[in-house]
Amino acid sequence: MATRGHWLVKTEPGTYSIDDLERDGSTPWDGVRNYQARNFMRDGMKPGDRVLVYHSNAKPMGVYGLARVRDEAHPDELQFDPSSAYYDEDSDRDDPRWWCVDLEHVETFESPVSREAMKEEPALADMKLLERGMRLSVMPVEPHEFETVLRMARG
DNA sequence: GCCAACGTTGGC
DNA sequence: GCCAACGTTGGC
Repeated sequence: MATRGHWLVKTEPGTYSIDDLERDGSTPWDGVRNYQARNFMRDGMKPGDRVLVYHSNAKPMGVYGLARVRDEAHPDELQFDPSSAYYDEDSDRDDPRWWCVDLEHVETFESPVSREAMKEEPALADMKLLERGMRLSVMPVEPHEFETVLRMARG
């Protein structure tokens, strides 16, 4: 049995928040238009993998909850929708450029684990999310970092 | 509001 | 193929 992956996704709560995910139950994590992030979703994420949900441009910034990967990656439908901001006229139905997974809500934390608190936590000193200039919106998380964030969320 | 860090685009 | 210009992300 392969070890499950651990991930983090960023979202701007004004666009789509953990509360939206809780309301929806699950959602395609679409609109991601970065090849590295796409590759993590398409090639890295497996059903059952757990995902930290991070709010950027929020007060406070931080991890607000937990989700789970529901399926293997599938083509992001928005790339075929001319009315979408994520429409990609160069993408071909037979060879789609953009892929996403569906994420399922697991838990909304009672109080978020703030970026500030994470930066003060020695166990998270090497966490990619906290690196300066890190813009990637889908990234792997080390298992011990993942568990540290969960422990912080649960006090 | 500012700006550093990147990714993408397009001229050459 | 190089690289300058531009646009976006996202922390501060």
